[in-house]
Amino acid sequence: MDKSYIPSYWEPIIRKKWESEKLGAAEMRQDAEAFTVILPPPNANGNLHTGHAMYVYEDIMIRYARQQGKVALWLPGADHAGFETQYVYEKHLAKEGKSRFDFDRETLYRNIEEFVALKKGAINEQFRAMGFSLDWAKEQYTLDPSIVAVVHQTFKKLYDDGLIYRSTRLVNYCTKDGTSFSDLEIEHVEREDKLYYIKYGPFVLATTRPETKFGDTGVAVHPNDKRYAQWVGKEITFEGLAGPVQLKVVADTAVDPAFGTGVVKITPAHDMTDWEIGKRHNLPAKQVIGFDGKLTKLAGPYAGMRVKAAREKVVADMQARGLIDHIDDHYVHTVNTCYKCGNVLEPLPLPQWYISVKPLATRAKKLITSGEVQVHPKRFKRILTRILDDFIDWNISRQIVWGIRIPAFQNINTGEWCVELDSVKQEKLIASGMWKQDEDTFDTWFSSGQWPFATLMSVASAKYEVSSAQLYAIIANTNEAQHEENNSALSQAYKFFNYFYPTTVMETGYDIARAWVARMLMLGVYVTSKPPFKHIYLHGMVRDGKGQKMSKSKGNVIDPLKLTSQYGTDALRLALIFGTAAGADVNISPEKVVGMRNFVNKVWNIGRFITLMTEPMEGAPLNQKPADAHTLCAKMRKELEKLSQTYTKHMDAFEYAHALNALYEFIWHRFADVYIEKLKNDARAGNTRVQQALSETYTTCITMLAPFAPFVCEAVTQSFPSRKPTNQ
RNA sequence: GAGCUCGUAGCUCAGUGGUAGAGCGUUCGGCUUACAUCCGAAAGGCCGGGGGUUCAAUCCCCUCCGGGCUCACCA
Repeated sequence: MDKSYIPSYWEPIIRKKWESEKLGAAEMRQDAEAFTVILPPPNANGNLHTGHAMYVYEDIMIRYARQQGKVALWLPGADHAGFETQYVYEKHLAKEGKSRFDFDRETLYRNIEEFVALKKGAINEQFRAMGFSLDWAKEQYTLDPSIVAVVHQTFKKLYDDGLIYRSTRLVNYCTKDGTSFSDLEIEHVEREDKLYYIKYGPFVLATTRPETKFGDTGVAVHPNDKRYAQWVGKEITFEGLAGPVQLKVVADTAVDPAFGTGVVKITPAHDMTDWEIGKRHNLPAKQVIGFDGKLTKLAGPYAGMRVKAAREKVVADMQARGLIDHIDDHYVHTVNTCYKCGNVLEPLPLPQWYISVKPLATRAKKLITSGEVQVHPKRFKRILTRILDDFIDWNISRQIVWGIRIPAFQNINTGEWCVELDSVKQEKLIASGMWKQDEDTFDTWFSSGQWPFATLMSVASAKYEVSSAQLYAIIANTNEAQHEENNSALSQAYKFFNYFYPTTVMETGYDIARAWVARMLMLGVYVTSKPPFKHIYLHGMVRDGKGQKMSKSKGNVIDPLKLTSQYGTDALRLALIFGTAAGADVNISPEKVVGMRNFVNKVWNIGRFITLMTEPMEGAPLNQKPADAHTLCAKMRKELEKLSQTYTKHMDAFEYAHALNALYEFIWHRFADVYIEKLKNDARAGNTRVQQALSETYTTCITMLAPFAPFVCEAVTQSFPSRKPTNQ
């Protein structure tokens, strides 16, 4: 045995061993309880970053469950990450001087598919390097046909239940990326703009967007505002930049009389509030900004200009005519921007598919409040219930090609919609020339929101060779009695599904509690009538050694693989857990990893001593009285027993940092520093009772440490042929 | 504007209603046949300010100051 633990030597050997013995493979066993964790699927096009390393929590859970004799399934997968990936691909296209408009839909899709295929799987290698004991044979991908089938079924079910509706309303649309977003994907950015006080017929009113005036169909004031009471209900007419303007004056409580002059121009087609006000007062919506970000024909002389240029021109022209009262140059407000490209999002009227979230959210919330789904750490319980309370209807349409196309068809003549999943019937619809499939794809979160049950349905249907759609039908209309006695492949698959579902723990970062966890709860309980998971464990964000967010521009990004190649995977794994509070952000610095590397080495060297102590030694040192040694051994065993209880208590309560802390303290500062030091001479001198006590204590420690630092524990085990493996 | 969260040793952070802890760093002494990626010892904190509850508060409550995060349709 080497004097120090050499990760670069051991890790490849151990990884190979785990792979050949299929460590992660989980098969249904009726005599054992299942412990299921679904890996949050990384972007198929992505690379491992330090955030992914936090999934080490899941590996710890899984390895611990495995030690307890449970059937521990950790199911890997990848997400096609619709918009994210198409965005990256378009940037790649731009480098070649091309754009998405150079291709038809099918070609573009195929190209992106190939683009992703090049990278897909890279991250799996990196997960393996982290020692993650996933069940690789069961890996799923959001675009696998069996998953797509499930996603389609859910859309249909929602549609049939009246929970999907199509509605034209203002969506936040990125004219650069050419798609709308859900409310959760919007980035609110505070910035300073100009607030223009413009003369508008008899009024002066404040606006940040004079260029939208061509879409104005009304003017609003507060109902109690005496200054303008005489105007309410009347029509005003005046000469505008693009011809005569006729506007209705309405009274609406949405107007803040204290803001500006207390008068607001109403542009229903380009402002969320105005859209609502317009609906209340029957004001028509006139779209003056197109989906290309340019003004439409309705803008008269300004048609074809981009928003920003149009604004400048309009202001200049108004100034020339004396229509600008004054300008506030330092008006601070928030604008909605595209979270990806930073472009200001344009509220535009567009028909989209929406999910009526309320009934789903209400059910999901009950899971949390009733405690049927446990949230760790506790403070996230309130956060999740609030999230579910505040959910608004979810726009699931995206105007991109990279994703699951929405299986909805529209009659060209009547405008009527239908949802059809059967491919033969779909073809018939198309062939009739009367129906056209919606061009849009689903929001990525619509598919990943179904991940826990979709993956397990897919795995079960593949294993028993039934269609996932068939299995879906049974699960979605649960009728357990009917399938219990039956031995058909379908009911086998159904049993398999129910063995692993509901999954045990959903472990992920708190940053996606809203976008992902809440939606999984909603869709999971809606489809399966069961919660998708029994526990939610949310971990914090990984930051650099000073607590700063890692970013390329700051140059403080820490590549986890660099750390592992330098200090060993175990060291990184431990560094992510050690001395952290559950759910709190973790600062990772090379210094911390070094400290853990040293601990790993200590563990190795204790092992070395345990092997060497039985070898005869020349000039054996004096030993103490056997009785004293045995008293010490008894004391050590007692302490170990106490540690074992503490450890178990913490592990079962998801308090991994506490469990590790107790282990660290005992292994290093009690076992090594006190007991081995005091007993080493006796062991060396051949006291077999002492040797046995030390050896047993060590084995127990290694077993407890194995979920956290599996590599060194395995290495040490292999270097002791007599000791039982610890990673089963 | 609202919510959440943090403020503890030089740095990064754990922690508990009852005399303060870890890792790294620092100082001193040790190349002791498991380990110098080590061992032994030490220095270093009115646990952000103020008030309250309590026999007792770093921990509970209020308030202020200072960070961070998230949410929010004020034109």
